[in-house]
Amino acid sequence: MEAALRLLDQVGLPDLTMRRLALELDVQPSALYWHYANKQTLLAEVSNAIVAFTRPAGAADNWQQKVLREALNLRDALLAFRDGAEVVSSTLALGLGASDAVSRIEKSIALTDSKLVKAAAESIVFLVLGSVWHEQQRMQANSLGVADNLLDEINAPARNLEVGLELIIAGLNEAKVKA
Amino acid sequence: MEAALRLLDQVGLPDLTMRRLALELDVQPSALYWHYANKQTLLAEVSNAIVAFTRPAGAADNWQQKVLREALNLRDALLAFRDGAEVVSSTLALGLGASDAVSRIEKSIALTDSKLVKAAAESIVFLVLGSVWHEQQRMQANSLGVADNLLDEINAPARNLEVGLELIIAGLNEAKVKA
DNA sequence: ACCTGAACACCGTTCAAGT
DNA sequence: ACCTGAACACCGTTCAAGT
Repeated sequence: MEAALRLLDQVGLPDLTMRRLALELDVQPSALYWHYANKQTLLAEVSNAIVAFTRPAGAADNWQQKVLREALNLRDALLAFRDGAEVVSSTLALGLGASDAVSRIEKSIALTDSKLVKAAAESIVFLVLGSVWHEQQRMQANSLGVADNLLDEINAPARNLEVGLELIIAGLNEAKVKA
Repeated sequence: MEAALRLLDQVGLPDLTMRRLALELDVQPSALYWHYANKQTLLAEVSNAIVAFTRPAGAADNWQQKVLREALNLRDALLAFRDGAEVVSSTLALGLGASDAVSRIEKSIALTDSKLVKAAAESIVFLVLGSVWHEQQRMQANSLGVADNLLDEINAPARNLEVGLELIIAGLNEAKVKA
């Protein structure tokens, strides 16, 4: 798994193949199947490792600020590995892992309506994943010599994400007022 | 492209291969490369077709309601094709299409701050894509005989999505009050 | 303009057999 | 317990050549 995470960061998801990983480990491809049932299972563990890389959000003035920080720390963890967001998105969609990402956000929302909290946490994670996935693809495209667009748009994904997060948090805040 | 969309709905994304598509069209695989530069380009057009399937949201009492309806209509379009959300997610991430989804939502948000509107629309699309992707994988897993869980959880994705959307809309509403 | 034939350089996975 | 060897059943893509 550690070798897989390293290889992912070096060559990207499309080139992270079982055969190439075996080569890296000086082993036959078939040997990997003693340790993992299949590639998806391996990727699920890689995904969990990426999410676990999320740095803890220290103390905050209020839970609204803590939720925002927790989400941005998840963003940083995804950005720390090439194609991190795509790997975690797939794993989460398949229901094979990455659920720690949701539960961390969930815990930081200090409201009592547990269904609301769960839905909000899931929404926040989808938002972060979508934003970073988009951003990582764009980074790669630009590094491959595709003429980068207006300088104005370089930090756009980060700002857009923060706006989206703040909208959700503002919505939660109003729900709190109502209750 | 029409054949590809049909095949996607029949066999799912993992089995939508160029070779299988060629078989369906009674043609050699290489023939497809006269019409499309590569598989991604073809998938981008499939993705656009799925998004174009979104039914128009008629008149509404207010823009808040219209935004909600537009998002749920996008949801329905994605659900209308097997693995629809995954296909559109990838295409959008790669920046190869599906941008109509964002601009439709954008137009339905009747606020003047264009940066805010854009960020909100993008957030809503990420939310819908993440939710439906998750839901479609779960549908497939269940249909493959994986013991389906508590009946309570069957409609959970749909409700969670609506909650998330309402939080964003509530946030937008407050932004409007401030302005 | 559109397609075939043939090839290139790969994939994930299984499974008997080895140590 | 862990790995090799060999195979199975595939992939996406290119490109000369055909009509």
